[in-house]
Parts: sequence; C-alpha cells; structure tokens
Amino acid sequence: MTEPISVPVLPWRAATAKDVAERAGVARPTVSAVLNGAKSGTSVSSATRERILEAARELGYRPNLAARSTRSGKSRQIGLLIRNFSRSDATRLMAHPLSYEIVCGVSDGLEDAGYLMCLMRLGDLQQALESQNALQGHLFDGVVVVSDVHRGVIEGLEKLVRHQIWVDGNVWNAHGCVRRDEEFAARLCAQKVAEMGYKRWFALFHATSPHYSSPQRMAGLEAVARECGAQIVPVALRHAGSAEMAPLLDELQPDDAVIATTFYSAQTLQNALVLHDKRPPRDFALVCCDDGFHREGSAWQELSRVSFDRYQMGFTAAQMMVEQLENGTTPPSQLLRGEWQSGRTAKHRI
Amino acid sequence: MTEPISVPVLPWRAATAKDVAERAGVARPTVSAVLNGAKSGTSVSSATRERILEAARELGYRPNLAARSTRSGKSRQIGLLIRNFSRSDATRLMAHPLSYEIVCGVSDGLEDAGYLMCLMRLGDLQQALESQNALQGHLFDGVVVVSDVHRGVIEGLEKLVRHQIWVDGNVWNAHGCVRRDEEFAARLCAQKVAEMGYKRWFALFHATSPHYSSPQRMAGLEAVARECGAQIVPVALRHAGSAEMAPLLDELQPDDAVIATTFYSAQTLQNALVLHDKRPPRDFALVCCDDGFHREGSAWQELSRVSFDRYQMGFTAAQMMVEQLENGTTPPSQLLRGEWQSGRTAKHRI
DNA sequence: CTGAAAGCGCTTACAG
DNA sequence: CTGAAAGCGCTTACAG
Repeated sequence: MTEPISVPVLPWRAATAKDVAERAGVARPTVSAVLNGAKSGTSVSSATRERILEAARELGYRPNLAARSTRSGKSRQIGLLIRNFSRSDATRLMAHPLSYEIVCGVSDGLEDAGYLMCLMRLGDLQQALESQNALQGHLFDGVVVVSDVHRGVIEGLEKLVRHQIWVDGNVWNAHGCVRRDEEFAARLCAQKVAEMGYKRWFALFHATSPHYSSPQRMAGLEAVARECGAQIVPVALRHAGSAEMAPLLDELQPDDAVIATTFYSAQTLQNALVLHDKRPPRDFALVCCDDGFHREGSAWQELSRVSFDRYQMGFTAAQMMVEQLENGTTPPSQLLRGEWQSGRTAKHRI
Repeated sequence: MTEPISVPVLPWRAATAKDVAERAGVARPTVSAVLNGAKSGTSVSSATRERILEAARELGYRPNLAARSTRSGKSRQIGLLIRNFSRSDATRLMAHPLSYEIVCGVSDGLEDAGYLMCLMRLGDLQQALESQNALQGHLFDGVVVVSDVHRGVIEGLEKLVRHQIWVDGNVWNAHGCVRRDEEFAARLCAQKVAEMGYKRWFALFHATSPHYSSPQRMAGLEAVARECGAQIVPVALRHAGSAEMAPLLDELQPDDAVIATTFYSAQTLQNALVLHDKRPPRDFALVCCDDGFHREGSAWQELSRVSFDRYQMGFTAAQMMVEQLENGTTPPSQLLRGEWQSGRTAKHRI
C-alpha cells in the first residue's frame, strides 16, 4: 500500500481480434461471432469456438469499445445532463446535492442494461450546446436531462442527440418524462397537518431561482387550506442562512405549523434553533414536503415529512431510456408519488 | 413545452469529414488539418481554410469522437470509480452522499481540460474488474478512484488502465494520490475544544465499516487530549439512528463537549435533540471534525467544525490526472488541510 | 459451417 | 502548400 509508484510503462500493445484469430487459426469475423454471442446463421463448431475462447483468454483479449462504436454507430454511452450553477459563483458549485440520488439511480439503471453513464454538469447549457464536446461528437446514444432547461436548449438537444429522457424538470410531455407528483406531495403534507389540528401554517419557500416544483407545492398547500379553512402565511426565503428564520421563530405558537416546501428550508430552520429555545414538536410543528437523502442511513428520520425516492426516479428514467433505445418507442411519462412519514417533529394537538 | 413527442426520426446520416472535403473541393486530410488546428508542416492557405470552415458550418459537421478514439488510441474519457454499497442492501444505495462534492470537482476539473468524466459506481469492485464493461474495453485514458479499495482491486486496475489517481482512500504513495490531512483536522478540532475550556470529550465514531480516516481522526484527538490532560470517552455508533444518542444525551453536562468525528454523527445527534431538552451550546458543546456540503448554500453554517472542501479535492485530482496524461509524469501526492469554523454550537466556558 | 472483403469515420505519415 | 494511401480495431454482409 506504500511502495513507490511509476513502474515505467512499456509501449505495450493490447491484443486485438486479429491476434486472437491468428492464434486460434481462424479468420477475424469468426472471433467476433464467437465473442459477441453467435448470431443465427453464423454458427461456429464447438471445437473452433473453444479454440477461440482459449486464445482470447490466453492473450487477455478485451474488445476495443471505441472501435466497436465506430463500426456499429452505437456507443452504449448515455450522457447525464444536470443543471448547475455558473462556475463563476464559487459558493454554489453544487447544483442541488440531493440530485446525487437521481444521478446514482440513473447510473445503476443504465449499468444493469450494459450502458455507461457520462456526467455532464452544465453551468450554461446553451453554451455547452455550442462548444465542442461529447454532445457534439456523436458520443451518446441518448441523453437524460435533469432539472429545468430553457426552450432553446430543448430544441438544440433534439438536434444533437436522437433520444432524450427528461427528469424532474419543466419538460412534461405524454412520453419520455419522469416527474414527482409535486402537488400530491404538498396536499398530502397539508392534510396531515390539518388532521393533527394545526390552524395556522407558515409555508417556507425559496423566492430566488425557484424550481418548477415550487409553485406546484404552494398550489397544493393552498388548495387544502381552502378546503379545511386553515390560514397560510407564506414565508419567502432569499438567502440560505438561518438569520432569516429569527422573526418567524419569535412568532411561532404551539398551534402553528411550519410547512417547509423544500428539505433545505427545513434544515435551515432546524439549524436556526441553536439560537432559540423553541423546538418542535413541543413549541410548534415542523413538517416538510420532501425528505433529504432518502436511501441513506443518515436521512433525517425524525422529520415529519413526505418522503420521496429520488434514486427510484433516476432508475426509472434509465429504464425508460433503455426501452427507448432498444424498442425504438418512447415510453409513456411517469408521475411518481411520495408517501407520508410521521416522524417526530409534529404531533396531534388537543 | 407540451406538444406531442415522437416525430418519426429519419434515417438521417450525419455529415462526415468526407462530405466536408467534397463540398470544399479538397482532400479529407486537409479537413482534419484545418479543423484540429493546423499542425506545423501542414499549413493550409487561408482561402481553402475558409472554404473548409464554411463547408463544415453549412453541413453542420461534427467530428465523430468514437472514430477519433479508434484512430488516435486516446478517448479523452476518464472513469470515476466510486465505491458503493452492494446493490442488495436497498437501504444504502448511496455511497456517502458527501462524495458528490468530490464527483463534481473531478467533473469540472476534467471538463476544463477537455475531458469527459464517466461515473462507475461499484458495489463490488472486484467483480467489476472481471465483468465486461468500459474498464475492460479500453475506453478510459485514465481512472480516478475514490475511497477505500482492496489490494486485489488496485493490482487489477493497474493492468486494465494505464493512469490512475487515488482520492480519499487507503492508497497513499509518494505520487498520484490526494487526501485530506485527517490527523490535522482532528488535532485542530481538539485544540479548539481545549481552548474553550471543555474537559471531557465524548468522541463519536462509526464502529461499522470505518473509512481509513476514522482511526486517523481518533489518533489526532487522543494526541491532543494527552497534551492538555482532557478525558476522552469514545462513543461507538453502530446504527445511524438517533436512538443510540439517548444515553449520551442524558449524561452530558455543560462542561462536556461532543466531538463528532464525522458529519453524519453530528447530524444524528442534532436530530436526536427533538426528544431532549438539551441543546448546544447552552447544555454542552457540539463540534465536528468535518462539515457537510461545503460549497452549498445549505451547509450547516452554525456547526462549530473543521471545514473541508471536497470539491477542491476532486478538482485537484482531476488536474493531477490531466498532468499525468499530458506530461507523462505522475505528479506528487497532495495532502489537503481544512480550517476551523467557529460556528455557534460551542462557546468559551468561564 | 467458415473466410475474404468492404467499410465505419477519423488521422498520421508521406509523396508530390 | 495539397492530396492519395494506409491504417486504427471492429463488424456486417456476402461468397464459398
């Protein structure tokens, strides 16, 4: 684990199909046929088959994927395009850490079908479409796009790559899209708060650069509030700091609920509690329309929330991409639902 | 944004260098020379140069990267290998969400140099080395490996791909590795706690599947404790739940500090506070040897901690890979240091 | 059942 | 300053 590095690398040449063919005493195409699982009409006697497999093993033959792509016109590589903040803003180089669950789901789903996922983080998608890169270079059989994108980008992408799947963003067609049912999540959350007997709801939402889901969640909350006669107080957050929470915390009464529309706003509120003596569920209720890293043991299990499996969303998107590539038909869009986790930050009044 | 999908895709053929050459009335190699930035000895008259550029523009010519790889033997693709839990454990499909910052750093660093990052999440690295995949297929010019790996895997990788960089894991050679200075982080954290006047330190650490950093952090804490005569009480965590925290919380006194060696253990403790009336810094100090999403606005700013920029670590690794590929020499290993953030969960005693 | 040929799209020498 | 040729490693028809 600690020996010196840098063994001089010999200009060693990897074995090719030609080498295998020569060693086995057959022609090159026969090698292809055997190694790629013999097609009908190209059956090979089991004797030569064995010879070829043995020669390949002895030479450590590994087919060159780039050459295969060149010939077949298919790379079995899928680009994952994920929106990112501009690189010029050094404090926000992460686009939504929770996206990592989507990334992982997409990666695993593609891997299961023998595809490789290439991550492209795009601060400026428009610019990425124009500059020379993998997208331009016919490298991807398809592209999975995560998060909101502008119309120009959508059109540009459709020219650059034949197959697309849209995940968790503003694109919503009858086919080829995956989304979470945002309004359902908000309604579910609001119903639980209503059932527990809270009358006044402070709804935390992000006022800057809102995701498409933000208005949908607010709409869900408002619909339920109308139905059950609760009062909604919108609380617009502009910065991510806990300082913004101080006035809210001062105002909260035991009959009040804070409904965080995003996981981050719930976390920010919790962090702000260091400076206050109030805490849920004793002094107010805290519920959230979302949870954090759903699949991870370190999730915030105590939070009363609607949980949602982003990994599954990514996995579903990958499966849709594979179906599209292999059947040639774009599968119907899917709207995924979360479920309520009662947690411990809210409790029944009375 | 809502029009129907599935315009029938014509069997449309992308323009090739040959098409461009014909349209411009030159030979194919001249096209290559112009489009790849003319090499010395292959200068082209500015008239034909213009003709070629115009023809390429008109035809929407985009060079085929797979073909280029085949010919040149270089793909400009780098594999990012990241350890993951086994897929059979559905509750832990995320390997350490904080790794996402490393992933993003690597991606950005490679992109800056014109390389593409392909993510491979490996539940069973050993198996991945043996199965047919991108690693086998000569697809990567190099590989960046994140987290701990077994010796067999190291040797296997060295046969499969010529260039490696090791990040945040057990591999530590004089060259080609990037790590955080774990012992320094722990010492820094312990010194701050000592300065603030805390006498008894409860050190939270994960007893199951520890990262290489865990013993180093504990060693750093113990060294400082010896120097300043503090008492260390190790608290081994087995599950990620907050239930484990209950006995600890009962025992804590205002002169006590909890030193979380990992960010997750700090979070778990904070989540457990829902069930208790104690909170830092009033009733005890909470400090951490690590922070969470360092670059993200949603970071836990209030936590008194040693902060560390994983994005920078990934970016550094990417730069080292590029240097290695382009200069042919493996750059020296780098040990990166975090810095103290005083936060609000610990305060001076007295 | 097997092999010789042509071709994917590109680039790297090398000759004019 | 420009072009005809050879080749990267693979696969897909097609002929024996």
